Amino acid sequence: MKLTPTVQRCILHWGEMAGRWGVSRSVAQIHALLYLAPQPLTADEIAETLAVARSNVSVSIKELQQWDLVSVTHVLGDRRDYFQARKDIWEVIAVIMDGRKKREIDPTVQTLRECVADGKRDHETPEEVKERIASMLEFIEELSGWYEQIRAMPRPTLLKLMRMGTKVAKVIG
Amino acid sequence: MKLTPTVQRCILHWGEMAGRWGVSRSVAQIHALLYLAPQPLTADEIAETLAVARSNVSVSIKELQQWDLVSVTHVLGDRRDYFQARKDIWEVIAVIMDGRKKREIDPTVQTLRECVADGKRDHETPEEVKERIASMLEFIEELSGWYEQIRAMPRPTLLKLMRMGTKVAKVIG
DNA sequence: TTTAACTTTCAGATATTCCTGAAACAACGG
DNA sequence: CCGTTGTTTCAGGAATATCTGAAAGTTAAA
Repeated sequence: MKLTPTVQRCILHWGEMAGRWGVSRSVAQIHALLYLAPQPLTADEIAETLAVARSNVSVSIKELQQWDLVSVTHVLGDRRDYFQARKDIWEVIAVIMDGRKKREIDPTVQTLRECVADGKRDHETPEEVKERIASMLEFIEELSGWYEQIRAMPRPTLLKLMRMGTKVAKVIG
Repeated sequence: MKLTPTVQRCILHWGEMAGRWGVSRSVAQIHALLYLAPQPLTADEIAETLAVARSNVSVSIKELQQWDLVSVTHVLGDRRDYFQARKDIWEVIAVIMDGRKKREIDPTVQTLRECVADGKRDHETPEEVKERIASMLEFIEELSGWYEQIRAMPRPTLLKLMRMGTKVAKVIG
């Protein structure tokens, strides 16, 4: 499949940002391609278009499916898998953010809880330090809880909240 | 400096999460150490405590200073630099989030704007695809703008907002 | 059961990132 | 102005992460 320069640029940029977003370049490029593609693509088309190994496509797509960002469809009389990406950008971002929270925040909360628990039995560590760990845990938990509540809000409500911006301050004042 | 097991565990965990957070292991460990340490430490103490090369400490501390997470103090009659970390966890997290937004979001917004601009001149790319790029840009800009407004809110207001959780829905209904 | 089309696995090659240690550099006291 | 103490730079080595391609696995039609 031939890419237009504009699309190519998007895909390349996605690939460059991949590292910072915690996924490999291939995964990001494939996701960008499927997200932009007007119709579902086969693994072979993807490999050819992006010039990456066929096996790389398999592995990457598997990861994208685990993220629940890509799904499979089929064409009558064709055994090949046709892959398509979630098109609703709101959902895409939400899925990515959930994933990052799960991988980056939750394990830390877990560890900090254990550290705080350890602290009860530990008489070497200065109180001041234990308190610092505890307050860090508390704050992260609070942020984390807020995120979950925001996520649980219906989309129109959240949109309204976002559009209000700092004006909410007046309302909740 | 000898670390208590609880503190050691925190520091090791920080180091493990480092990769996912976009910094090197050393930077994360040094930050954790300075954050928890009751008093400022010299570069030599840090190197010895964490068993990393002295030069590594220099480079890492420089990075932490650029992030504005670590500062220098001095002791009368001692030429050495004593390093200390920001202790206010709220600020620490805010600084980190700002940095990540700057490195992970802003360049993408920039590129997407250019892609959308390119699209005007580009008659190869299907309209559907151009629209998808545009709506992605729009949504990311909206999220990004919201983040900035939230950041601009005074801390007590933000705290109140967080504690309200989904209850804001009723107020802004 | 065989064949052909498709997909996945995985060991090794490649690329990237990170860390070390030696050497250069800077600043101060004597 | 020299020696001491402290800091930084950077080339090369070590550790990770990523990608490839050949081989094995799967499935469905004949």
